[in-house]
This record gives sequence, structure tokens and C-alpha cells, in this order.
Amino acid sequence: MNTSKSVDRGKVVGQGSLGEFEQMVLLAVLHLEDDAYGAAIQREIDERAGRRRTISAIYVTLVRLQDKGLVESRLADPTPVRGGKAKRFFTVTPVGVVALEDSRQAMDRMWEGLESSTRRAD
Amino acid sequence: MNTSKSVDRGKVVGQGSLGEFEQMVLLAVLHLEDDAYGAAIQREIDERAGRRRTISAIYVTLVRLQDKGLVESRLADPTPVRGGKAKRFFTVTPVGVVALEDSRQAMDRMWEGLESSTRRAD
DNA sequence: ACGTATTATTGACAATGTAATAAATAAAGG
DNA sequence: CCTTTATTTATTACATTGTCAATAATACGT
Repeated sequence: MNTSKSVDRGKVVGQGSLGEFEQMVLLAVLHLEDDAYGAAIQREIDERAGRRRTISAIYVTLVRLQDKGLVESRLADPTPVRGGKAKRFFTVTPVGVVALEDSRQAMDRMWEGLESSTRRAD
Repeated sequence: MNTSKSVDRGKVVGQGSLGEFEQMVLLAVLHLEDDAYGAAIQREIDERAGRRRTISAIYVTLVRLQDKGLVESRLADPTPVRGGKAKRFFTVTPVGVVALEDSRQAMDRMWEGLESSTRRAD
């Protein structure tokens, strides 16, 4: 039965738990400012974090992020270079920025005091 | 009805991408040193990151982390206080520490340059 | 012995991670 | 022209992680 309609959990903004990859995509978009589209985001994540992901991984995540209102997108001006569908550019919404900062802060607190003591003598 | 050949998808260490919660659990265990058992880990995450999770969420993650060799565990000395099963204490393995540092480093690079500019004027 | 408090374990399902594959679109080349 | 090829977005499918509810174990108090 699912007659409920309140239960806003799992709907709007997953209550503050962004996945690691979602965070990376969000951060890449922020870095790219006005040039955040699929391929560029992929490259950014590869260069910065050293994580090579397929382009589809990027897009799927982007779609989900948009569904949750953490990013917005618009189609590019009709000036394609060589072919391909019109580029879709993304921007992080204020809500997205907050979610990002929240995740960062939570992790910072978890790391607090361990910064340089993550060594074990075995 | 089950043509699958016993499914041996038991990978060694999932390519090195820890989930955010897995990281928190790992970090909590590190903080707790010699007192890292279920309830304590739960409390640690709640107090530090402000994330209140059910005890089962903790355990399930712990089990998976152990399957991947990122933590080890042993049962406590038979000196329970009030009742309950013997406590199971966890420690992070060297591999776990490395995975943790890797994740941290990747995120740090993604944040690099945005630390205090996550504000948008729109 | 029985109920209760304390801890661990299992089962089920939602959310996120990731890749293979498809679709769209326009320049290039014969 | 029309077929090929390059560029980019979108969809489908399945694996891994996140999360909680329910259950099992175990020892203390009465």
C-alpha cells in the first residue's frame, strides 16, 4: 500500500547525503563555470581526481542531480563545431552548493584529528 | 531456474571507490582506537558528523568493509556489563587506511580552488 | 524462570555508481 | 547526394552502497 503522500524523504533532496561521485560532478561543474557540459566535466574529474569515468556515468549522474534540483541545465547556442547534438550546459544551484558544503563539512569533522595519524604499525 | 554459475563476483577491493558512509565508518573506527564496536561507532558518527544512523546501517557497512578487507574484527573478552552478545571490536587494516587516504585526496583535488568561493551571486 | 536491556545479524528495498548501447546531428568524402 | 564518421546527449541495465525494520543472542534483575 502506498496511500501516503507526505513522506518527503527520498524525494526532494535525499536529506544531505550526496554520493561521492555526485559530489565530484557537482564540483567539476563549479570549476568549469560557463563551460560545464558532459565531456568537459568528464575531463575535469579525470584531471583533478585522477578518476576516469565513462561519459554515461557523467550524464546519468547529471540527470539525477537535476531531478533533485542540485543542478540546472540549458541547451547551448546553435553553434556546433563538427556535429553532434547541441551541448547542454550545467550550473550548480544554490541548493546544490549547500548540499556540497554540508557533505564537505561532515567529512571534515570525521577527519578532524586524524589528518596525519592515519598510519598504523600493523 | 538458476543458470548462473555460482556467481563469483566477489571482487577484492571494488576499484578503490569508497562510499561516503563507508568512509565515515572507517574514520569512526580509527578515532575509537580500541573501543570501536557497533554502538560506539554509531555515536561517533552522530557526534562528529551530526548524522544519526540506525545501528543496522552501521553493522551492514562494517560487514561489507570486512568482506573487502578494509577492516578486521574480533570478539571482545567475555566481560559484558549488562547483557547482550559479546561485543565485536573493529580495526582498520592498512589497505583500509590507504583506501581512505585515496578517497580523501581525490576529494581534496576536486575542492582545490573552491574552498571559499562556493558562493554564487547569480 | 521470565522479562528486559544490550549488542549483533539478517533480509529487504531504495539510492547511487558504472558501463554498454542507442539516438541525434552535422561536417567530410567520394 | 548520400553514406561515413565524428561529436555529443540520452536511455537501459545491472552492480554496489545506503538504510531501516525485524530478528536472534545473551546476561542481568526481580
